[in-house]
Amino acid sequence: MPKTKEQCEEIREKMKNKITEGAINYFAKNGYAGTRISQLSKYIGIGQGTLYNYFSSKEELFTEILKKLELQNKIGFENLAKVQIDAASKIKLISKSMIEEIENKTITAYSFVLNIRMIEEGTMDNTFTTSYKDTPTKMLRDIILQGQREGSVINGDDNELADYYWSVVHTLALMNVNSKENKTIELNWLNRILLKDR
Amino acid sequence: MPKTKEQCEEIREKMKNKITEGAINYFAKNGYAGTRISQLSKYIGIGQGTLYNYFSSKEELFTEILKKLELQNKIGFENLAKVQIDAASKIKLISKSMIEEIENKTITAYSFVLNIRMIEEGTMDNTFTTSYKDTPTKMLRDIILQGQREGSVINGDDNELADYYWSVVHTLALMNVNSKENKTIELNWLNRILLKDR
Amino acid sequence: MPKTKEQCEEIREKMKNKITEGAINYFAKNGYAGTRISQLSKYIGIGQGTLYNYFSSKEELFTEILKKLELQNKIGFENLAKVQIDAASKIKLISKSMIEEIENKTITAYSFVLNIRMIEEGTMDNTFTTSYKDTPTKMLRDIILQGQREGSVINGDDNELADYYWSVVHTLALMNVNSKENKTIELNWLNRILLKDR
Amino acid sequence: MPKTKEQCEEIREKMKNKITEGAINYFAKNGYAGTRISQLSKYIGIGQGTLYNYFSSKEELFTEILKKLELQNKIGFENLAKVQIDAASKIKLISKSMIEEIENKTITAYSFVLNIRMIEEGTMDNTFTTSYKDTPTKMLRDIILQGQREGSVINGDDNELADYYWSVVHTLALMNVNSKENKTIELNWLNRILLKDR
DNA sequence: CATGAATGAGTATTCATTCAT
DNA sequence: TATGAATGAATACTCATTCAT
Repeated sequence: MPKTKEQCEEIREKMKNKITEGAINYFAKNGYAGTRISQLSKYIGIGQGTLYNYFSSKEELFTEILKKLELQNKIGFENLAKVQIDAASKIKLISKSMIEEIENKTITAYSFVLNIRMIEEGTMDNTFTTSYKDTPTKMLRDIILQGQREGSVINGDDNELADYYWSVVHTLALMNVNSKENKTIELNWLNRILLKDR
Repeated sequence: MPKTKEQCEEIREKMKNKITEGAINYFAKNGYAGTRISQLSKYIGIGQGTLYNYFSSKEELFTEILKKLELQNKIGFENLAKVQIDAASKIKLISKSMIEEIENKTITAYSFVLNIRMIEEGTMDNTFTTSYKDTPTKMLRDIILQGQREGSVINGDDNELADYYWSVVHTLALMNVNSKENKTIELNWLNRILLKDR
Repeated sequence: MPKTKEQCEEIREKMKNKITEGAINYFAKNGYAGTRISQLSKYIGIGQGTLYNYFSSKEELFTEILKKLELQNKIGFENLAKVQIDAASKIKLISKSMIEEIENKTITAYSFVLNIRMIEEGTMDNTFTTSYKDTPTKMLRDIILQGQREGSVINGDDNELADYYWSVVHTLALMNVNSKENKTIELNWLNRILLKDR
Repeated sequence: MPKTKEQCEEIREKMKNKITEGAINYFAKNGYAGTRISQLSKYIGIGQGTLYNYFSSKEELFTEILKKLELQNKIGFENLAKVQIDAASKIKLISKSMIEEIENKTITAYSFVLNIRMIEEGTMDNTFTTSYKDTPTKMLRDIILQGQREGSVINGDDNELADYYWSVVHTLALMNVNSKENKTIELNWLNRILLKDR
């Protein structure tokens, strides 16, 4: 009895997710150049060939991952942007959320690390890198401007400040995700990147 | 006219430096796994074989580079440690110096980037990584403790704060060294990582 | 309503034929080494697994095809051998029939192409190749000898002449079967391979 | 002491020829799909990597070979075209030359076989196939027309006759090059493809 | 010493075959 | 029985290292 089309679709979808999630972790840990397909597939728990049933090459897999992460980020941040509170609270909310992601080594944390890697691996066309950073940066810029009006955020170009903040978050992710110890990051430190004391 | 031993030594030394400097840049840009010996030697402007007259393997070259950078760092910071001024001034001095290095994309800036890469590429035995970070971190810890006594530095574990500060410096290096635009980093932002407002 | 044994047999037989016929075309077009099971099964319009319900391996499928074609050829030619007419007429009959097969791209035409491929792909044990060529060659040899006695066929070793004739037929098949344009082959040209002018 | 540029060029030229010649034989024997790079390089007597220092892929190697053969053919035939003799003599000259090539299994003979393979392997863009056949076919067409005026060549479309003649030559090459026995091909048989008896 | 061509162990990718549904 | 997803052995290709010149 042949499998129905729906069953096949479902199986494929499931496997694709399994691969993507495993690959995000693995790439984040080892980088693009440092990732061996043989190791990656063992890590995911599938045969090497299986991987190629879903992605035509190592590079395509990597690219798809970045696309997926970008999408996730977009969705996560759009919700936050709508809330109607003062900038300082928003920043505290974001920082808290970021630290949680990092400490729990969620997929978002891995995505930060991957993002750093993208900056480094200049070879790959970084269309995704930039677009990837777009949503969070834009959103944060607006909050920074709001905060500067409200007097809670330090002076400086909103764009550069936003970049700076995200850089720090990304690095924190990098430092934690790849180390075995679980460093605690003090929420206050991260807040102070943007917020004035008191 | 056979060359004297000294001349030979000098020539060797010169070539070795040429290789090392080129390799620092290249490794910083491409990481260890992402660096191909063929590309690297072309980048330096020598034959592949030549490289192996000076270093017995890719890994040895990398290791030597890290040693060299560590040494440089040690020397730079030891001098600073002896100065007899208040912690806030020391921190401002360090921050200023770091930003200069980064903006001028000096070898030190590259060393920061390389250091991040070391953290990522967990494969390599990180004896050097840790020892490399040692001197600056230790020195900064002392300054932080001094600053906390003096009331100029924010509260928190000295070790973690030092780590945090260096993380940010490293990130700034990463963001600048590998990008074509020359972002200006505001000195004040970096100081605020450790120093209280006012 | 369970199917009767006969019905089952019939269904199996039908599917087996479907596979064999498709495979003859596909192998003729792409050769043994150039044929991918995945492509072949898509071409036939079945699942990959289905193929393995009928043939235990790619090689077995290929072998079965050769057997089948040999059989067909044998039958076709045995009838011709019995007819009681002069050699020239027989040759003209054969040539006409061959050209028809080729121009209509029948299964026999494909079998010619497959046969050429067999000669090329020296890897496979050629028990079948030789036995496959046997019947037509033997039959033609007899006709050639008859024709040489009758004065209608050119001089030369009967074996080699027969080989030569079949070679030409095979090539004509190759040239036509795999090209989109439909070249007309002049009957006279083929006859002249063996027959003297007038 | 570095090698001079000329030495390098020479070495590379030599090796490229070695590879190309070996590959022509091997591809002719085994076809494109049937050729394993590992086997081919062993057959040539070089490392696998060496091959990739000269050709970027299996396909490029194959393509380059076809180009090379086309060139050779062009040169060989252009000379013949200029001779001022009757068509029958020209055809006899060509046939004699072809049979010699085939019996001695020269590179030209292999090129015929490769050409057949090209026709078969329809996947590959056959720009070369057609251009490859061009020169000989054109030249022969002129001779055929001349011969038909002179009354020595059989009737029929010059283009199709030329194609037919080359088909037979190609087949003869195929039959001989890949078999161990050295079949003798009677010159007369080949001449009769085009020439009337007497 | 400097070079870059040659090498083969290692890595990415393909494909005949298996197997759960 | 039919299916196509999963597999890993086989294959194409890469790259650190060697070595003749």
